[in-house]
Amino acid sequence: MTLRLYNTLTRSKEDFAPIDPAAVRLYVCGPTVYDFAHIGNARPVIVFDVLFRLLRHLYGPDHVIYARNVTDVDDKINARAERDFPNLPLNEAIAKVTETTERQFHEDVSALGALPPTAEPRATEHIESMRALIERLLGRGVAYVAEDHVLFSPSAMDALPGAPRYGALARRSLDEMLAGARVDVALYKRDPMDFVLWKPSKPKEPSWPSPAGIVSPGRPGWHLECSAMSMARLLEPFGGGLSCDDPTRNTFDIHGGGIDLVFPHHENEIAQSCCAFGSPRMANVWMHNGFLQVEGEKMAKSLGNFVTIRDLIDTPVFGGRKWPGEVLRFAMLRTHYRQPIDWTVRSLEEAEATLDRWYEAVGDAEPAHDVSPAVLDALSDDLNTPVALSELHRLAHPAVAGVMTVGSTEMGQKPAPEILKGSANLLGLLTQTRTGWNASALKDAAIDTALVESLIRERSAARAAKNWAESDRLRDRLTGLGVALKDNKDGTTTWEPRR
RNA sequence: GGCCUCGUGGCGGAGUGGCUACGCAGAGGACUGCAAAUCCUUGCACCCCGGUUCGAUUCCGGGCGAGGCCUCCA
Repeated sequence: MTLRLYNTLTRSKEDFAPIDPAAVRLYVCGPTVYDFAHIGNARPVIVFDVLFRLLRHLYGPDHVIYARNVTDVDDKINARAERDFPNLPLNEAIAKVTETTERQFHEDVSALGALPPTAEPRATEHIESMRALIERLLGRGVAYVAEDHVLFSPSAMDALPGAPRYGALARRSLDEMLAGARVDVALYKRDPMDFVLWKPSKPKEPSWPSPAGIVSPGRPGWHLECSAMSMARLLEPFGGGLSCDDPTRNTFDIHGGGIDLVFPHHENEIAQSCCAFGSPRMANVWMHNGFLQVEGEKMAKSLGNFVTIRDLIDTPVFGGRKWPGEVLRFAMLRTHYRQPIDWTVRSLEEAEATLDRWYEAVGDAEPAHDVSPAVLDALSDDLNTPVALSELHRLAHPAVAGVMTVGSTEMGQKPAPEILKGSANLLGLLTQTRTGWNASALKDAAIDTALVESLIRERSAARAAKNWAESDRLRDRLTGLGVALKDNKDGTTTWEPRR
């Protein structure tokens, strides 16, 4: 079975062939840690977590390297630190902001069921690499120093033999970009399209020794951080990097992020990395997730529909209630990752109802190692999660609940609940037991178990006496407590929290 | 203004040059003291106009509509 992925570079689905199947390398742009992550930020986290899980399944869990950076050097962080901690020295205030926000981010994405990446480089840990990259770019004549800034020159890049054309990813020419430019151009730029690799810091701001040619200390530009961190984590450990002249060692497999990052961020990453290494490609495959809207509108603080992951999980602000992280993940995967998604209460309700049914079907089964071939096929077709979910629906159906054949006959037969669970696990779903899933609903609803069970006993007695009025009254009372009853065929009554 | 995506049944959402997506909701039935849950059955679609084709929702062109980027926003 071949994995096919849509490559933004070629605007088409391609067969994926890793550079080294024993070390498949994936880089995804992570958060800038200055505030709670919003639900739009959760989309790439979940989408590329599914890709990570799929790659681990296909190539082996020890053969996939997934780096997701933490941007902890950024003007927005500085502004936040000054605002929130005006009485602290700026460096301490910044540390507070970045450490707190990073911890919150990890809590949030963990609640979404995302596996930890194999590497989470912080920008502050890789300043040396950034400075080294800048000096290489200066040496190649594609960057220049102006008023204590270092700027990258796309037009110089286009004159550099072997480098890709600037704009190839975004499919835009320099002329088109100039025609569309609406920004004021800083005076120190030679050309409007030039972008910052390094800039001077004001006295109290975080700063590091600048590249050769600049006396005052400074800090890196955002685009450069990703080039440096991908180099440090995905190239250097595998024989690539600045000391390596072999362009083929300076390409990794997959680079992901939100579609809004295509230009300028990813275009600039490519420019920096390819010019520094003399390689034709920074990454072989570029993957971009689509945008998210909330109830049909663009999410914006000004529209009052800005919703963070933390809001959804911990406070009753969206639809008037809290939502389990797994419901958020399910709702996210109902739409193909490249399509725009509309984030609605109704979608979350449907996701939760489906999970209820599926947990009912899997019970407390252990996941099988084998997964449904149809699920694997769907995911292997450019992460077609909607089709994978439809196959999970089929597996959850009682008609297939007995035993089923997995793939070829030699793989044998497995109980469907185990296959359902194992297959759903590939999407990061059904990762708890039914007991655990129901317990979380119980906790949210604060149900008094002892009271519920005593009421059920009373009702059973009333039913035995054919006192239907009393029986129905008790059922209504239990419903009011958030309990759903089931009168089973064998005469017993069981209950579950009513979500 | 430039560049780029997208437009499927009541809703969500895949996919395809001719053949059932799937889920939710709706309708009918089974089960039930009545329900709930569950199961069975079932109606409903491919923005508009041209073109290519034996045949287009699927390909091409135009129109209309929605969204994204061009502002270190996933």
